[in-house]
Amino acid sequence: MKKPAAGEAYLRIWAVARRIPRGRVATYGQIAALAGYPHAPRLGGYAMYALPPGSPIPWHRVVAAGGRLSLARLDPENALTQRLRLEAEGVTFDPRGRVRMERHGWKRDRPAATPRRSRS
DNA sequence: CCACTGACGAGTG
DNA sequence: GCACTCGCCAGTG
Repeated sequence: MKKPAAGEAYLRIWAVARRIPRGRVATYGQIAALAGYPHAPRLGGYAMYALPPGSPIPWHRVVAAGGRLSLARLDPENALTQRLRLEAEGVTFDPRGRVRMERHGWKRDRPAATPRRSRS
């Protein structure tokens, strides 16, 4: 088999997203990092955007940092589906509509403040 | 090959 | 808390 020219990065990220336990959520940066791209959180979102219809990937378990549903910005209707699915799995939300990562975070290890380059 | 894009993340103002 | 900027990197035209 030829190696899939397009989406090698996607496949890795999708594979990770698929491993998210039911009832828990992971962030885009999280799945990207687990897929081998610790410094490419955008790939997480990009990969989700490129998800083919009917894929077995539980994309609804992937949220933005802080448990926010960034999808709402693009497809509010689809975002509602995401929320309903999560609630159906027992995920709770804050009054503001954010997932309680303290309770449902897949791996809540927070790599203490990304050591970013000084911009000063 | 070059330019632009983007379901992000974190910092600064 | 909101708006803007930079970084990071694969995919697409």
